[in-house]
Amino acid sequence: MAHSSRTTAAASPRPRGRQPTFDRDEALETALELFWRHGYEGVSLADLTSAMGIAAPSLYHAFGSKADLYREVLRRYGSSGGMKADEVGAAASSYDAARQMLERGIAAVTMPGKPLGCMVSSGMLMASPDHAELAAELKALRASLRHALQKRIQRDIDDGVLPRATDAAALARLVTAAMQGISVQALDGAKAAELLPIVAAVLAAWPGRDGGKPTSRQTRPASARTPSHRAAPRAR
Amino acid sequence: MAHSSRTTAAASPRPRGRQPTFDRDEALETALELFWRHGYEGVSLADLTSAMGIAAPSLYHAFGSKADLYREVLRRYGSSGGMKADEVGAAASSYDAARQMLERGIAAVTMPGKPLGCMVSSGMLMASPDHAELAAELKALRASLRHALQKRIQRDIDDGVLPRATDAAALARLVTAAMQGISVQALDGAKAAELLPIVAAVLAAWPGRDGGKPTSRQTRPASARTPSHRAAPRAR
DNA sequence: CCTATTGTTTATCGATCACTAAAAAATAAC
DNA sequence: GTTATTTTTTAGTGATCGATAAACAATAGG
Repeated sequence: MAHSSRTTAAASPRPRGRQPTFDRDEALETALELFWRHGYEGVSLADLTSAMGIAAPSLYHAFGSKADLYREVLRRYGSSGGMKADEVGAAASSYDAARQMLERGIAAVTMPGKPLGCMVSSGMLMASPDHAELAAELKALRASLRHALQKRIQRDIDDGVLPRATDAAALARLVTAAMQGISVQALDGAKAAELLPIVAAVLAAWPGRDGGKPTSRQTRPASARTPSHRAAPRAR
Repeated sequence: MAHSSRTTAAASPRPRGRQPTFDRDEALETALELFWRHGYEGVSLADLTSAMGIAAPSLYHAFGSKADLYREVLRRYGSSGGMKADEVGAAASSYDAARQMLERGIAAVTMPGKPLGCMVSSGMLMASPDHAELAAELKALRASLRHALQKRIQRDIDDGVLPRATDAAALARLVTAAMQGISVQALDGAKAAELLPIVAAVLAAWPGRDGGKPTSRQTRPASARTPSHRAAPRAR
């Protein structure tokens, strides 16, 4: 870690030496766009420096290494529309957490003008052993999101919102797997409107309506009661 | 295409020149293992030749190029447990096609002794522009599987097995997205038993029971009626 | 001014990338 | 044995990989 951190706010009095000629945030945004679109192994340092308009030593001085740059890009990407772990925990219900994760996820992986897919859901799934450490960090990121949802579900179970027999781990896997599949479909060109029915189908599997105790507090959109791919029931 | 093809069967009378010192099938199997585990960009030619125990010119003589080798590996991978497009079309029902795709898919992405995940579902999702052509071929492979399922669903709709209002495209997307998410989860270490509940949840979304006309011909396992993550209904 | 500090430019580094030309080795046909 | 054919071995190709040493430029503090 050789470069100085500028994380402290409150109007720095001005650095000592020469002024940087490039905007660090813009450079990060450029790196984000490249890594997002082509993956870690699909982007070379020459790609990065030429897109940023800087030379290699400047990049290394500012970011440390390609892997460190990717890590910083990942943190920046965290605030790109997708749901974060703490937001999952703060959701009004596990159902809402799942719905938001999927709906906001679809919006995030199909944003016009941005690369398709999700950096986390589809990032570094297969990689050279040389980058195993970075791949493990992404894997941990995916696991943390899944665990956050699982914990939120478990809380609903403990609170009696969901049936005691609910399998929190399985339910969390269902939702995160759906999100990951949605990312792949987006990468393959699916539009948001084509992906939304997936949300309805997944949410329709949510327990609590049949065997659960209370159901009053929950807010279920009509789309979850009657998934768009399913015909309206004639009788029940 | 400089190398001779040995595709014709029926006991070749013996080739003319020097005998190959390595088994072509074994070499392909080795390449499969490497590409499957690390992806196209994660495997170098040095990795391949050293694992195969041959020199680079032998590899190029036998397979043409790295990309061509990958293509041949992909064809070989096709018969690795996962469901193929023609099998989807030949299924007894679209429901069975979906169930088989997911169940056999889970088995395929969690095979002991084999690399985790699915080469097609999780392969080349992000890649360098240099490999865009190969990535497009994989994308087309994913699309063909999805279209095969969509066509099978549409046939059930036309035959009156599924309700007229069924959205075949959305339903096919649901299943293939689930499969792709399952592949990611497997790559992240999920066991088959942890993934099976996803199948039940997806199949539970299958139309035909409520609004569809006939339901007698369909075979629904108990797991689809009561997904394992959902509590058994007390009343209905 | 001088010194210290910071970021730049220039010119690489050795390693690895996918790939190949050329010669040698091994076999079959004759 | 000679020739033709095929595959191997040897020894590389130029390009690109991620990363850096060293010198230069630009700023602030004294």
